[in-house]
Amino acid sequence: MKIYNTLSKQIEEFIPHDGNKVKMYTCGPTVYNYAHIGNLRTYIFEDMLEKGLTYLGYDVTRAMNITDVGHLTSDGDTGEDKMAKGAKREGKTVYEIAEFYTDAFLKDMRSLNIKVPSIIEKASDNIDIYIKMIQKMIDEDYAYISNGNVYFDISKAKDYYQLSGKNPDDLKVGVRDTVEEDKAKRNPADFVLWFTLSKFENQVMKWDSPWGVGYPGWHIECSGINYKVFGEYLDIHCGGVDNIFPHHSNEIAQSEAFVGHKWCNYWCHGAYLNDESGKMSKSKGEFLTVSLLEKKGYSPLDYRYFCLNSHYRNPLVFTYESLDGARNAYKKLKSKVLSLSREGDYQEDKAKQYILQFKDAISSDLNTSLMVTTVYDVLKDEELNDATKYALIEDFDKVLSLDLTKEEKKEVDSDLEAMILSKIEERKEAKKNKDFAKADQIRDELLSQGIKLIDTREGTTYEIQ
RNA sequence: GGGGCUUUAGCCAAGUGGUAAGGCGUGGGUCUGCAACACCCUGAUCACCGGUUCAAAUCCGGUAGGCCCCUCCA
Repeated sequence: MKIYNTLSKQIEEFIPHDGNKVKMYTCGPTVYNYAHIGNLRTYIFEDMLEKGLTYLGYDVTRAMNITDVGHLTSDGDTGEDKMAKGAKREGKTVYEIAEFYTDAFLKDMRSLNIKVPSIIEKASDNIDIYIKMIQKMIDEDYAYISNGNVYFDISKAKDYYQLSGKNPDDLKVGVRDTVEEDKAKRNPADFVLWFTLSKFENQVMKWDSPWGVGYPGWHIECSGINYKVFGEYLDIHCGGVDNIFPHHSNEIAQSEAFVGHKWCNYWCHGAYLNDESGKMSKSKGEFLTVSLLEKKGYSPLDYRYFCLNSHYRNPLVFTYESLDGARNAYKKLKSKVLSLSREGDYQEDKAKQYILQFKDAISSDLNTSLMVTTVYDVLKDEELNDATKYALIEDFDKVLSLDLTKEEKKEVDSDLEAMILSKIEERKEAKKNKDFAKADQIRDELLSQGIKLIDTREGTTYEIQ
C-alpha cells in the first residue's frame, strides 16, 4: 500500500507498527448541525481507505470522535461554543442538540454505505483523560496556566510546523478580522488545553478540574480519545485538509508531549468538495445535505459514485450537471451488473488479473477512479463468463460499497401489480390490433403514475420509479 | 503579505519520461408501430512560453487562470 503522507509531503509505503494490524483514527464531526455533502466526502474517502486496507489484508481498527463540547467558533477566549450556539438557535439543550445531530450524522453515513467506525467516542465522555494528560503536560512544562486557562507552549514542541509546512515567521496573527490576539499566551500560536468558566456565561457542559470549573479545548479531545483507544502509537490519522493546521498540528504536539516519543507515522487528508464559487460552507449558498439531494431525486449512492470518480486529494467541484452524469453512469453500471446471468464456472486464472488490477488501484494512493474503471474492464472482457464477472464485482463492491449486486426491493402490492399486468396485457392487445394511439395512451398513463414500461424481445416489463 | 495545490475533449476524470484509461453527454447507426431500454460507431497535438532529453501531459524555469491554508470549518 502506497499512500500520500502529509507529514513528508510524499507518497510512501504504508507500514504499520505491528504487523498487519492498523490503528486508524479519523476526526469526526462537531454535532451542532447537519453534515453537508462536502463534510461527507471526507468520510467517504476514509471509508474507502479503511475498506481498501482491509481488502489488501490488513486488520483495521478505526476510531472516531464525536465533538459535542469545546469547539469554539474561534480559538481566542472570546469565541462562542458551537454546541451552545446550535442549542440557542434551536431552543434546545446542548445535550439534545448533540444527540439529534449525532443520529443525523450516523444516518447519513449509513445511507452512503459508510461503515460506522467500530469505536466512536464522545468528547464529553472522556474528560478525566484530558485532565490527566493536561496535568502531565503542566508537570513537564509543556503547558502553563495563564489568566485562568491552560495553554500548550508550542516552543516546547518538536517540529511543531512539520505537518503544516509553515514557517513560523510568516504566520500572522489576526490576519482575519474575527481572530483576536490573546495576550495571555506566551507565543502567539499557543493554544488552549482547558478553558475555565469565568469567561463563558452560558457554558452548560462544564466539569471540575485542578484549574477550575470549565471545559476542554478542542484539540485535546482527539489526543485523549486516541490515547484511550490506541495507547502510545497510532498508525494512520485522517481528516479534512482544513484540519492540518491548526488541529492536527496541535494534536501531534500534545500527544507527543504526553507519550514522549513519535506518535503517528501517517497523516492523510481529504481535499474539499467545492461549489462553483469555491469552498462549500454551511453559511453560504445552498446547504447541500444528503436529504436535500434525495429530495431532488438523487440517491445517496449516486453521490458516493460521484465522489469515487475523483481522487481524494484533488478538490472536486460540485455541480448538478456532473452529479447528473454520475447518476446516469451509476444507474447504467448497476443495471449491467444485475443483468449478468451468473451462469458458468468461476474462471480463477482470468479473475486473478483483475483482482491484481483492483489491488493495484487501491495501493496507488487509493485511486478510486481506477478501482471503478476495473469494474468496467471486467464487464467488457469477452473472455470472462457472467458468473466470474458477477463474483469479481461482488468482491470489489466490498470496498466500493455501491450496492452493485443488490437488487432493489420493489415493494409492489399485489393489487398494483395485477393492475399493471392487466394494463400491459391490454396494451399488447391494442398493439396487435395496430391501435397504437391506445397503446401509447396506456404507456403514458402508467408513466404518469411513475411506472415505466420497458419493451424487450421477451415481452414487456415494468419499472417503478 | 507568506505558504501550498491545481490547469487533460461539451462535462467529470485516470495517467508518476516512451507517442493520451474510463464514464457522462452529443451526433450517427441497429432494434422498435413510434419511443424508451439495450447494443455498435463517434471525439484531445494534455493552459501558454522556454529548457533538459533520442523521447515530456509527465522533469526544470517563467507567464496566465482557478482553488485552498495562515488559529470557525471535512
